[in-house]
Formats: sequence, structure tokens, C-alpha cells
Amino acid sequence: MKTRRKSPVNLTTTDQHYCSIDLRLKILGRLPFFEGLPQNAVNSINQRFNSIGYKSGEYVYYAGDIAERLYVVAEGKIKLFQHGTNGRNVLLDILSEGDFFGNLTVLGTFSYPDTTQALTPACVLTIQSEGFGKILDEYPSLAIKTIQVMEKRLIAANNQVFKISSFTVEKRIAYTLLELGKKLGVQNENSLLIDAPISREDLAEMTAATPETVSRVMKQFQNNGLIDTGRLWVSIKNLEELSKLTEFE
Amino acid sequence: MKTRRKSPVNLTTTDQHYCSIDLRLKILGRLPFFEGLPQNAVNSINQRFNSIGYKSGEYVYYAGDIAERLYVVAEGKIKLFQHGTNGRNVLLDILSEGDFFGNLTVLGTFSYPDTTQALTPACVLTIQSEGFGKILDEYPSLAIKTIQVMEKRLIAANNQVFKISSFTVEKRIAYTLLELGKKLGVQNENSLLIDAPISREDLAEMTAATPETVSRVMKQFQNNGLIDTGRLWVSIKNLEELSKLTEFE
DNA sequence: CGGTTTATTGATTCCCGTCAAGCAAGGTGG
DNA sequence: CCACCTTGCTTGACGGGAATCAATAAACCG
Repeated sequence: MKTRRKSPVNLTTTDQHYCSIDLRLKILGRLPFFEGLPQNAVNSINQRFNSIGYKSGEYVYYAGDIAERLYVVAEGKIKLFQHGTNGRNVLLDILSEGDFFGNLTVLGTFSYPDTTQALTPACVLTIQSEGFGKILDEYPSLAIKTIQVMEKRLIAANNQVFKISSFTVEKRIAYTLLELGKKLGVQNENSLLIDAPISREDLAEMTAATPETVSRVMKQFQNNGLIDTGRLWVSIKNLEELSKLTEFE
Repeated sequence: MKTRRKSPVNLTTTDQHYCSIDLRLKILGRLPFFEGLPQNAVNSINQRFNSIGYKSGEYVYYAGDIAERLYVVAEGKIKLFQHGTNGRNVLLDILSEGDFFGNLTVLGTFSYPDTTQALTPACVLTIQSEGFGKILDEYPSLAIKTIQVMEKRLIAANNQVFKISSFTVEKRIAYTLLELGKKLGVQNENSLLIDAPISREDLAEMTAATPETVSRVMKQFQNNGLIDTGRLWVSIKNLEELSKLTEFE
């Protein structure tokens, strides 16, 4: 069963990876977050955002920095995590196009509770929290949209707590792979490729496990034909069977 | 070291525990959630809420019920949890006066992801999600307040993930007791009483542990003079030392 | 004062983390 | 294109922290 091969994950986006001005205007308008707004509103909002490009591995901000900006992912993937005690971190989320992070509103000075890092080359739009507050005042429908997105994220975070609290490692890993498939999956021939360079360590940090254990469990999944995997990539071959693993006791 | 005695937690609120109409009007206006709104707005909003009283142990809604209402705690404590596989649940939060739960906005029909149950006799105000949507339209400042509250909750949920993922049981329990102290604490003579009937099982469900382990760890805390505890109550005697336990590796 | 719920305590088991060594993949420079 | 190096993955042996199972004791309630 030789399945190891070159990573099928697309890593080579255009090298010029600070987002060009005209590109970002188009992107902003298409973001699900701003959909439904009239075009002139989008233009107006767009003018108040700046864009920044990040190379893979670069940090957007660190936990503890003063939280005064809101960010929106325009392109690429951003890791959101908290630093663990010894050097083992906890990976809370992987954000992609249209997701926001950072500090939404002005509620006194406080610090970011987490660190954000580009997992792939990425383009990020950003605005001062204060400025975003003004936008919310101007476009109340955006505030409601924001609430809806946060509602979903809170539910997801609670599910995460649930998962880690009551699943075995095997179930946690299966569940996490399925989540990643839903969020970052790209359908290839006969398998669902997770379109981001996810390492064993990343998975360990998402599942409250160790890289070694993740490796062992994934090997087993691979032997059972549930997934296909290699260095920095995973692909789900049998989604149904993998789902079954997360179901019953 | 005989510390076992009658529970100091106040359980006997007025027995008539469906909230009276005039009481709830006063309560609504004082809720931190609605503060800052002009009085006539509060009156108008108040008219659109109903109030329901719950006896200790009663359920407000179950996970899977169709999510069409928003709730606000007016009095008492509400447990928010998810059902585990075998009968061991995961306790996500304990809500008290001013906290909201349920479904905020209308985003298609979907089900509550969690179950809510009165931990003490409680009075809860409720409104259809649709009606709350209208209120948000009318009072945009409320939408921003809502965003801020959700932002805090999301951060708390992420911290919860972090805690469970990277702390030992001892640290998790210490951390959870401190959280409860902050949220539900009442300063008594020389200790901070957690003002809710919290069982070993509740704590286990909050810390991804078993009641037996919680019992053992708390016994140790008690022997070290950090806490004082009995059946369905806990009091923090030495906050500083307890905090130290959660700090470094 | 019995009956019920909650908490304690002990003995045993096992999942998974830790430590350590070796291997495969990819990138780089000559 | 190959030697080399870095980074990520695999695999095994071992130990420990906490779950499980089980029985007793305390607290509370009618």
C-alpha cells in the first residue's frame, strides 16, 4: 500500500503576496461577510480597510499585543492558537477567506487572547476596531450579520469543548479531520483533499493529543482505507466510514 | 479538620417562583444587557418579553428542539450543557442574572445545540428570535452590545478549550473553581462562597474529569487550606494560593 | 428515622504521553 | 543530478495519571 507521494496541496499561489489594491477591492465585495450591502457601501467600507500580505509562517499578531484592530482574511489560511506552557500550543481554528479575527469592537483596552499566524501565503484586510465600530453604526444590517457569524463560532467552540471533553483520541481525530474536510475540503477524483498544509503536530494541537499519537491513529485510518496521507497533507477517502467513527460509543 | 456542615448556599428564594409581572419589569431595566437604553425603549422591549418561572431541575429546552426563542436570565442560575454518550454530560456554562441564551437571530430553522436546565429556582424572560431581530433593527446600539457580549463569550469558550487541552486535572479544577468564584462568588467573612449548588459531578462535567477524581483533588485542596467544601457547596479560602496552582508548569 | 442522593476511598486497569531512535520527503547548492 | 541538511513522520518500549469498578459513609428530606 504505497500511498506516499508529492503533496497534492496547492502551495504555490502567486509569489507576489502582498495583495494588490485593485484585487482587494474585488475581494471585499465578494466576501460573504459583506454580501447584501449596496455597492456604494462596499466601496465606502473598502476605502477604510488596509491590506497586508503575509508569507507562510509570518505572524499577524501575538497573544498579549494590544487589541486594536479587526482583520478579515481575503486569501489564504490563518492559524489561530494559544501558546501552551512547554511549547505545545492549542490550535483553536484555521480561518480562510471571509473569516474575521482580532478585535471587533472597542471595549476598553485589552490584549488579544490568542496568536495568529499565516499557515499559507495570505492576504488580510484590516481596520482599526474603532473604525469598524463606526461602520457598524452606519450599517446595522452588518451588525446583525456579525452576530450571526459569532453565534456560529460560539457553537463551534462549544462543540470543540464537548469533543475534547468526551471523545477518545481516535474519535477526536476523526471528528477534526471531518471538520477540516468541511471547511477546507476540495473534491478530487475520488477523495476529499484538505487544502492546507496540515502537519501531525497541527492535528495534535487541535485534538489535545501528541504528534506521535496522531501519527499512530492516522496510520490506522490509512490502513483501513479511510484516509490517504503524507507529509503535510491529508485526504479523506471514505467519508462515510470516517463519520461512523465519531458517532456512537 | 471537621468542616462538613450545612450548606451555606442560599437555596430558599421565595417559593412563588414564577416571576411576577411587575417584578420582571424592574428586572429587565436593570439588566446589564439593556443598560444605557432610554426608559421608554426598555418599556417597549419589556412588553414584548414573556416571563417563565422554573423550579430547580426543570428544563428550559433540550438539545435538538427547534431553536426559535431567545432567553434572558432574570433571576437564578441556568446550566447549559451538552449530552454525552453514556450519560456523562459536558457542562459548558452556568448562566446567571443578565446572561442570555438560546437563539439570538433568525438564521434559518435549526436546533438548539445544547440543553438548558435550572440549577436553582429561576426566572427567565423570553422572546421569539424573530421579535428580537426586530428589536435589534430598532436599537442598533443593542446589536453592538450583543456583539461585545458574544465576543467575551467566544474568548471564554476558547479559553475553555485551551484549559482542557493543556492543563492537568488538578489545574483544570483549580481554574474552574476560580472562574466560578469570579462569576458566582459571594464574599463571606473570610472566604469566597460559590453561590450555587455545585456538585462533584457538575465540576467533573466542567473539567472533563470524573466525580471520583474531582473528589480526590478537592479533598487535597481542602487539606491544604485552599478551599472549604461540603455536599453541594464550595468556598474558596485562599484565593491567592489557588491561583498559583493554575499558573506555571 | 428510613430512604435517597451525594461524596469518599481503595484497588485495579488502560489509554495515551514520554522518550528515543530511525526513516522519508523536500529543498538547496555545488 | 546527486550529496547534504532540515523538517516532518514513524515506530517501539515504558511509565504514569486518571478512569473504572465497587463498596461505604455522610448529608439531606419527608
